[in-house]
Amino acid sequence: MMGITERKSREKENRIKQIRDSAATLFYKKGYAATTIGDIAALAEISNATIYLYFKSKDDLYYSLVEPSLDRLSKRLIAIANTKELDPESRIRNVISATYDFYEGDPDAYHLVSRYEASGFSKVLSKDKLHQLKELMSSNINQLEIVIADGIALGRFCESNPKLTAIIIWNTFMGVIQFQENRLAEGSSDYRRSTIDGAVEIILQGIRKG
Amino acid sequence: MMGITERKSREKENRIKQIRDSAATLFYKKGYAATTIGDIAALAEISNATIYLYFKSKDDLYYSLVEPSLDRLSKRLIAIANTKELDPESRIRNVISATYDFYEGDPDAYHLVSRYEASGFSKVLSKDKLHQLKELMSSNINQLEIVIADGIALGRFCESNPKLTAIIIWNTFMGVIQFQENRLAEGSSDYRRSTIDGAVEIILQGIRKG
Amino acid sequence: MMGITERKSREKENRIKQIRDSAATLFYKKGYAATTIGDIAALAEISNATIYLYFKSKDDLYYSLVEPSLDRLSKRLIAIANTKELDPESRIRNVISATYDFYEGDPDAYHLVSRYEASGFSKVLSKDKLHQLKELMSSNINQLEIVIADGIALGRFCESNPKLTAIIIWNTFMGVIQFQENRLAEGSSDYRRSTIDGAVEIILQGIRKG
Amino acid sequence: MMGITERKSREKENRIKQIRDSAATLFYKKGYAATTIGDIAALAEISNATIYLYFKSKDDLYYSLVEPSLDRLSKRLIAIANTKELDPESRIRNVISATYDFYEGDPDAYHLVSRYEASGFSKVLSKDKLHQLKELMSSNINQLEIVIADGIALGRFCESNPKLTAIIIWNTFMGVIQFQENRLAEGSSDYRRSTIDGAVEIILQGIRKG
DNA sequence: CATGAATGAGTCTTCATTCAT
DNA sequence: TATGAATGAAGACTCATTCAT
Repeated sequence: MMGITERKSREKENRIKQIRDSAATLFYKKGYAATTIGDIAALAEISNATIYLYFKSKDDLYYSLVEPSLDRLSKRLIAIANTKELDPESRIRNVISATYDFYEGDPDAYHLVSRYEASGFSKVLSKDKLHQLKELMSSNINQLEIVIADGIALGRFCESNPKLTAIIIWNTFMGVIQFQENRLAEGSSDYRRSTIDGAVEIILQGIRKG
Repeated sequence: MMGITERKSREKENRIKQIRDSAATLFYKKGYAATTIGDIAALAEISNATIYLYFKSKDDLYYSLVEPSLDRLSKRLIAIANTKELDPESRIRNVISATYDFYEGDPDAYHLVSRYEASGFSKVLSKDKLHQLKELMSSNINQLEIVIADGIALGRFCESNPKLTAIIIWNTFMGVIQFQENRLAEGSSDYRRSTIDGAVEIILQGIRKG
Repeated sequence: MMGITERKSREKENRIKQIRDSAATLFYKKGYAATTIGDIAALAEISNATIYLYFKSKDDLYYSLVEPSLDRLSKRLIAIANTKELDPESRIRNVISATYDFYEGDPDAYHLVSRYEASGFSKVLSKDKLHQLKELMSSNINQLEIVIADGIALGRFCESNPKLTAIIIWNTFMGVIQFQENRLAEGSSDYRRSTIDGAVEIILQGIRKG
Repeated sequence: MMGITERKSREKENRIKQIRDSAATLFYKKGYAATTIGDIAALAEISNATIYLYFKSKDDLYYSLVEPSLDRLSKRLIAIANTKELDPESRIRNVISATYDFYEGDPDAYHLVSRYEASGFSKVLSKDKLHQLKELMSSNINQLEIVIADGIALGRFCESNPKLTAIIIWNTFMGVIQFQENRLAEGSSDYRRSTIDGAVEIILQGIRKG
């Protein structure tokens, strides 16, 4: 009895996922403006109109992709930052690991997120949505900052501006991914994980006390 | 007497500069696809058609902005990297200084350049132009790499992958700028230069030997 | 029940026909370059964009008009030319009759076809399409040539270059139509068919043996 | 003293001729709509604006080409038609010869003229100019008609509609030129003159009495 | 629920024409 | 006289979005 409603519901979920996956792939590959609703519909193997059954607009679809991805990552990082029982260096490595896992598990989502600030779509989203995204985005860096501040308080890291160090680490991560992806695309082996790890060690070395 | 030709020529230069400035501003603020020729013309206070007097296409205009800026920066960095008589740390600081000067002197150009890898405009430029841009872009990181390798060879820096360190520094620069610009936009004081310097010191600390 | 799909299909066919008819009329009246997509859309009472639902480009629309018309006429003429059991004079008259019927049944298509060589649209169509059209076009004259050659072989027509005679007949046809249409437009009676017939008789007289 | 004015005047004439020649070439090769003022200016090696010193508009330039060419040909044909002392067949051959000479001497002018009716530029010229052109155009056929009527009156040609016969001859001429030009363009030898002559003979044979 | 079809509002680009020099 | 520069108006084509079925 309930089965039909259930199945319908499941199918609906699938349909939505299908759209989002296609959209994420394309937004990442071609950018917001260069991706058309038609492209997304084609990739999802549905009609243009169907997208509008589930999303109010192209805008809305975009936001619906970035927001939960960013949210998911944020929650993970918050959890890690709060494992106060671990030593700060390990927690930093864990933050990086989690971010890398997030990236590996859903590269499109990662790119959407990582790129968000860089893309000029502040013109494209409503003030509200934009603000919300900025909050989430900065939360990630904040978690790093918390761990570093802890490290300084514990005397493990040199005195320094923890926010600055957080920014350095965060941007290094994004930069390395970008760079190594480029090389990967040009046929090189996959050094993404190992380079990330190396970079973190250099920075830890730079802030470690003694 | 010769004045007329001269003035004409100067006016033409001005007109071109006017267009390029408007274009740079808008491409930076809204991205390539979201910027229309009409927007640019309006900002430059000329007609759409006039743009086509000086640039073959929107594409061409875009490229004409990115390429020489990047070229200029590249040349500066190459010069700095080759002042072998200076100690490596100073040379790294000089590279950063030069990049910062470039940024400060022409923020639009900088953003166009810095964003190049992040933007999806591999779909937008011809293979040729794209390749050329990639070359120039990677040259900048290469200069840093050279200095770092020198430092390692001289025993000043720890053994490490110089390319990796270069990437870290480069991305840190871009990240810090981005971050501090956001804060600036939200009303904070201007900590751009000082944060950059702080970040460089952390990294130098991280790679310095002994 | 099945009716819906059927009706939809019919409506779609109609829409396409609507567009083609409007296009044919305008291309004939004003020529390719002077006819705008907007003109066609207006005449068909649809939006510009709708045309692009059914045709890839203005080019494509033009070609889609000329090609099948020419093809249709070609096939008819080939059939007539091959009724070897008929005497050559009758076959020539039949070719002319068929061409006239074609003209009468779809004057726009005829004009598109007849004008093809004269119009400068070799600059407008792709090499491929242009070649195909030239083939079809020359096929028509070839059919006449075949019949004339038969007539010469059978001793009914004077020795002469059959291709030349074919050209004479073909161009006479087109010229007479053009001329009589002009007069018609100026209010004269309709002498198209009768003049055509008269002209053919003169030419037959000119090539007939004995 | 007068020399300067004279030279100026001569230069002006040259300039105008230069423009007209370029225009004629291009209008013929690419058609009215597809030929731009810029094309013409480039070929004439002057600036766009200069054209407007001598011609009110593109339209005007076009007309200024067609009209005098057609006029020139008309006058010649009128003269020939009135050499009543010659026998009709010779006069017909002379008309054809004169038309061929005209064609050979200035192919661009010929094409402009021959194509006039076929081109869709009734939409492009003013009623007045259009009417004038039509008059001139039909005058040419009228001259042929006069000769043919003379031939019939003299008992040399069969009873028939002289206008019809004139049309046949006229269109045959244009058709043969077109056809042989196509072949020429494809690398064949030049059979233009000989084919014309052959065609005329066939037609004369068709209308000759006895 | 799903979609084929339609379109209004743009986008880039071209061109005939004008005008200050 | 000649022209370099500028532009309004238009043209082909695209796309997010709606709606009847």
